[in-house]
Amino acid sequence: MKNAAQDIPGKGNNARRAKGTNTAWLYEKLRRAILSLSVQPGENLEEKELVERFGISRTPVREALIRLASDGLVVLLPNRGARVAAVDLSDFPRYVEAYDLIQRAATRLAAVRREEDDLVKIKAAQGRFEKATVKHDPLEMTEYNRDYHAAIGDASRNHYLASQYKNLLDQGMRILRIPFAYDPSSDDGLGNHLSKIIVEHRSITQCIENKDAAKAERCAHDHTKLFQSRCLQYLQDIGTADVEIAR
Amino acid sequence: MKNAAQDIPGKGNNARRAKGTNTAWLYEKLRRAILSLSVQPGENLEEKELVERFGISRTPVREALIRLASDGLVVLLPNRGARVAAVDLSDFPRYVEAYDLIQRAATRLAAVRREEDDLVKIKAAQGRFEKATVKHDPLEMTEYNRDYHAAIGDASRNHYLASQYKNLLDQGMRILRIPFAYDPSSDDGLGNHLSKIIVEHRSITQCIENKDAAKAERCAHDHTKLFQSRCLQYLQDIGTADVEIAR
DNA sequence: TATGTATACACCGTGTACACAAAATGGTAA
DNA sequence: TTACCATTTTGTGTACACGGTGTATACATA
Repeated sequence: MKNAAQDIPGKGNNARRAKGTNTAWLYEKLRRAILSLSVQPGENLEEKELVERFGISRTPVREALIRLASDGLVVLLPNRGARVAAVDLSDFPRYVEAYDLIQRAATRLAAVRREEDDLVKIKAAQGRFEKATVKHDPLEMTEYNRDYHAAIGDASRNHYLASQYKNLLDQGMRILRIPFAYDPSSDDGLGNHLSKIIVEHRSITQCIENKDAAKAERCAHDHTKLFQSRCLQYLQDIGTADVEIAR
Repeated sequence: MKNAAQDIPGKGNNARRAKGTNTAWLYEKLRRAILSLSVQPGENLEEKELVERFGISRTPVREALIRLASDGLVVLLPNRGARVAAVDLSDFPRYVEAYDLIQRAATRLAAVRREEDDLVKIKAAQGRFEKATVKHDPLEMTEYNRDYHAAIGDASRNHYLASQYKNLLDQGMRILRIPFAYDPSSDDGLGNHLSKIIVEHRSITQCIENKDAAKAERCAHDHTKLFQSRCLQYLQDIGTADVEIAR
């Protein structure tokens, strides 16, 4: 309970950064640490420890924590500091419900409104994801999968939708590592699963390129179902359907 | 350009508040001021002025501004302070697009999952809204309309959806005042419009009470269209379709 | 001489660090 | 268990430094 942020990489660049960049810098650093699960859900984040670890003062630390709290990645307890938001698998069904809704809408609209440069970005992220699957790196897979769908969100050219989509993608990154890291010994191994994801990504990209809105939405929905079933399979296999990850 | 926050009510209670409440207090105060348009979109918010007006130090002021920025109500410019987010009517169509999506989903799910206490809250907000229409108070109407729909969001029992819905409702409050305050001399006066809203609210509530999901979604969609057409009518009448409200 | 443009400087507001105050925590003793 | 105190940690106030902006002055040009 006291070893907060033990695994967050140190400041890396010890040099003092330009004025006005400290808060944003720490925000990014902590955000990545949380989303990559290198700090555990529920872990305590003490201001003093963050100050010492990153060599900046308490003001930017507090401000970064407030921004993370607005994203739902951190919970602030009055007079009792901050902790990394817990991953509550009991509302996983509700998460999927919301995610499916937004993903279908965003993907459909991307097919309607995408421009050439949207397509370039989508394909670039798709390529990075596929490379990560070859390396079997769960962290990169999760990250580039997120980037791929975020690029589709941008292509919808509706920033209200896109920002909600990105928010859900972020919230989900910590769950997404399950299907990306879990290798069941059962019939349907990890490699098989990753192939399915790649095939579906290619289909979705193709629909967007062809401006086939209806099919894009169907593919997006199928993609959600694949994610959902994979997670449920994992939960079934480990036999504890209603625990939280890490406390 | 220098009279930032001229219209925000003073600190009201001059007594020093308990430790840990200042940021939240100022956040609420500024949020209401922004949503009620008593500070204009685009207006500059200087830390020094807020400090003097509200009698608290810069730290909680800065922290409140960061929270408001996360809600999209304030824009932070690096090294150049904060200003109230502009209301850009040029992406009104995109706003309605996202709003319709979420409202339909939330209202449908509320019809599926509502419990007795949800219904009580929904009806209470509905009643307050109707009372506000009698008084013809645009501020209260906007506020209670928001509360009514937020209660439906809670009844959907999906907190991802509910928080996104509330966020959109907030963003929209500054636009919503148009249909609530604008009284066209044309065929369809304000009173008539308000009656329509009340009728639609009652329909929606009835659908939720009856657990008629399909009809609830249809009514929610109709409700969005009413809002949309009213705003477009206003923009048409004033004859300037692509300006921002107050710079 | 009048006007337009570039540069230096002072002012002002924000970003950061730090000090103090209040609240919570943990431990000890009654 | 309860009350109390010491320690720790957060919330707030404030000083200082850096960066941006506006203004004044010098220079170039017509």
